[in-house]
Amino acid sequence: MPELPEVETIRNTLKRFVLNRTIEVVKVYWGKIIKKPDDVEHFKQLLIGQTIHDIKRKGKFLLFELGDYTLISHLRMEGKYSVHYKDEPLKKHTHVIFSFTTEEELRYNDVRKFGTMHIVKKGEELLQKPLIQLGPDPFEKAFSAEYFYKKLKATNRSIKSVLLDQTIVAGLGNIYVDETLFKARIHPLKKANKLTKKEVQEIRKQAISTLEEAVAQGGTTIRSYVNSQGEMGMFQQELSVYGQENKACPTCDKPITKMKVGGRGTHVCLNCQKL
DNA sequence: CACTATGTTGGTTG
DNA sequence: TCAACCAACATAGT
Repeated sequence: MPELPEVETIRNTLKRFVLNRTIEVVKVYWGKIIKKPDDVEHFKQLLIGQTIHDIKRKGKFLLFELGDYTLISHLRMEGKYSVHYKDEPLKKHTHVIFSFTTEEELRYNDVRKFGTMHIVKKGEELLQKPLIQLGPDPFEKAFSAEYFYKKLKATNRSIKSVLLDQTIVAGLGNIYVDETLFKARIHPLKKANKLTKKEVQEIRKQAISTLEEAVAQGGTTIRSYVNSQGEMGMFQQELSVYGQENKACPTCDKPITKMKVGGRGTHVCLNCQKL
């Protein structure tokens, strides 16, 4: 489900309901979501008594900053957070509950159970899994034109697979890669090290502006994504190619083609994006 | 009913 | 080094 704009929207909508809440009870109904510590009881015990001081984001990861630890959460395809009164009935796929000292609790819901949670000591987030190999967030200074060009020069993989690689830049997924490459007029199978400096700069610029616009629209709802208040995103109205197979290209009116790149469904205007 | 696809990523294989 | 494939899991569409 969520890429950077959706995770950022979840962060923003969630913050006002969980900041300064203290965890009193933790329930885990699907233990495989908990990756660290490996013992689920230990996971619960570390969280009890901890207060949520802030929620940050890096790429597609949410970072719940607690007093002594950071809870690092990845939503993968279908993960969702929402806050409920404790007496509200659980939804079908609620797998983890963080119950506060107030009347409310934070619930993690995940139809496909792919999501992950790690607890790490505060200050050691970047030194270990799951963030250690993560590249810069596109909104960070570290994602500079020079950095990006250097990384692309160093590989002859297709540009689409490189943009999906979270160790290069963290936050783009299938929707925003297709949209970015369309706006930059680059074919997804183009080899990264064959791109000119100008083309690389254009890809970087379009990636950042597409993500910014999607954040402003509250993310993209194609199938099931909603923010932590159950609201849909609006960016799906702005999509040029993703999910637009056989529809007219907004630039040239030729039909959008769907193909397979790196095993992922890939949407492209073959007239505007030449190989 | 069978088969495919899905906003992710980690591991294996060749 | 990299592409291809599979795995995790549930659901919707053809």
